[in-house]
Amino acid sequence: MHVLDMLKERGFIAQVTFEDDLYKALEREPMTFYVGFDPTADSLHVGHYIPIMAMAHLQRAGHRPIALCGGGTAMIGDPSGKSDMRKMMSRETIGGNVCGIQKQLSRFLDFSDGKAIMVNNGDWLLNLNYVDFLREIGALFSVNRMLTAECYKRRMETGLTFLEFNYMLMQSYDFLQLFKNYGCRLQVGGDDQWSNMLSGADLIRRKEHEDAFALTCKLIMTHDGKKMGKTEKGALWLDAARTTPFEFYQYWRNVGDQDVERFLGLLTFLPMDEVRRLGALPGEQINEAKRVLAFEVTKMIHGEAEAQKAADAALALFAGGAASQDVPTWEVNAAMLSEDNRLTTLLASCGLCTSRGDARKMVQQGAVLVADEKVTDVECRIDASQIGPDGLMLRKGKKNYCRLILK
RNA sequence: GGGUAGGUUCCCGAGUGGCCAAAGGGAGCAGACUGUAAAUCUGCCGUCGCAGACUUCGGUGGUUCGAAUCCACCCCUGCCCA
Repeated sequence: MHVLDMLKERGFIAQVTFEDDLYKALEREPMTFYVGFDPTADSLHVGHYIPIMAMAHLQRAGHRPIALCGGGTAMIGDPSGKSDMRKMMSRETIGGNVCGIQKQLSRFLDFSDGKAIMVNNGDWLLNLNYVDFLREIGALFSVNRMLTAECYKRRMETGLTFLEFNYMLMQSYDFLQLFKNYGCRLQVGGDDQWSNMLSGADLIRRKEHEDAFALTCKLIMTHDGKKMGKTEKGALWLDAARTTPFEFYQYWRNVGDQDVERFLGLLTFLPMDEVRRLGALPGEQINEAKRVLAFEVTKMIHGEAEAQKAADAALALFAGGAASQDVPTWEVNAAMLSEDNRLTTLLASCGLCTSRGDARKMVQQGAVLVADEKVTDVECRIDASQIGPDGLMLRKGKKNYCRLILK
């Protein structure tokens, strides 16, 4: 099966340039392609994961990925899809973020024997000479045409600085550099990057008179068009220190019925027959598909052992009710309890609630359970004797647990 | 640089001297119903909290018993003109 057909079947592809030519080019020989990642934080999040999966599929098909970290473009800030200008990041922050992201990327692709390449566009962008750049690259861009690009449309109303306006040139120049240095002919990215990617492919065609292609992946959305990957704590990160494997697992375990099949295709390597079978499970059985999705994705990001732990913890908490060892814990000692043993205080300090006030409200709303008993008394106190050898399970709502341990 | 419209709590967006911690919507959290789903209904939703207290409405000063609301200056943004 052709890689493009496979990517299509799994639901990756949003837009492609010169589709027929790209088909042939990919058949002819291994192609070098690249995906750019903006170091806006020191960790990747789920949004980045779709292009990463696309990269992995292409690599398995024998093509060579370049993972580009935007250490240079981050100095500008991509205006695509944003309604306001981003906060400018310091050079140090960007540098740190590049390190963090490169470390994560190295886990998802096979970098052995030059099968994949990691680059940072800061290496060539940061020392560009302004006038040289304008003459060599700027002359090939039509402002009139740029302004009609979808990614600038909204900004035409809310404002766009010259700094950000240049982002497209920077990204196009990246593509050109990678073409020259590595023979890279294809750029893959999120659909919000379409304009930037088109102009890069165009630049190569005009300057080098060679074929270059762009392929965008659908952005990860729920079926009703909402953005994915947001949790109460912010984005769903791929870094275990920011989003624990358990939280990560739970996120996928809880996706809507209508999204399961699509996510299985996009986020796992399961054969499509299996994906379709799971997605078609009727009624309550669809939960089986969600378990598979959650396990597979967690495994990919955090490893099989962590995925298993998360799955076990979830099973224990939701199905059996038995206290799991893998739930977050909070240690208290006798001295702390003698000082203040109010339940609201404990809820706030263990992180289940944001403050005592919040804890009071939660108790009042009937959201708090202590050892599976609903607590309605705001003044409830916890005695050391209630905390057994396995601790005392505190629960807020259906899905938030914390095991209190006496030390 | 000139003219003009604006800058309100996570977002959108009302509010134009006291009734404003600030309408409404969205997001989020929680309850009911469920299948750890969706939809629906209900509650919460500045901070801390028993009461109540404290800090917000671009910034700084001012008028006033009292300002998000009035005045001055400044900063920022859109639009039109150069």
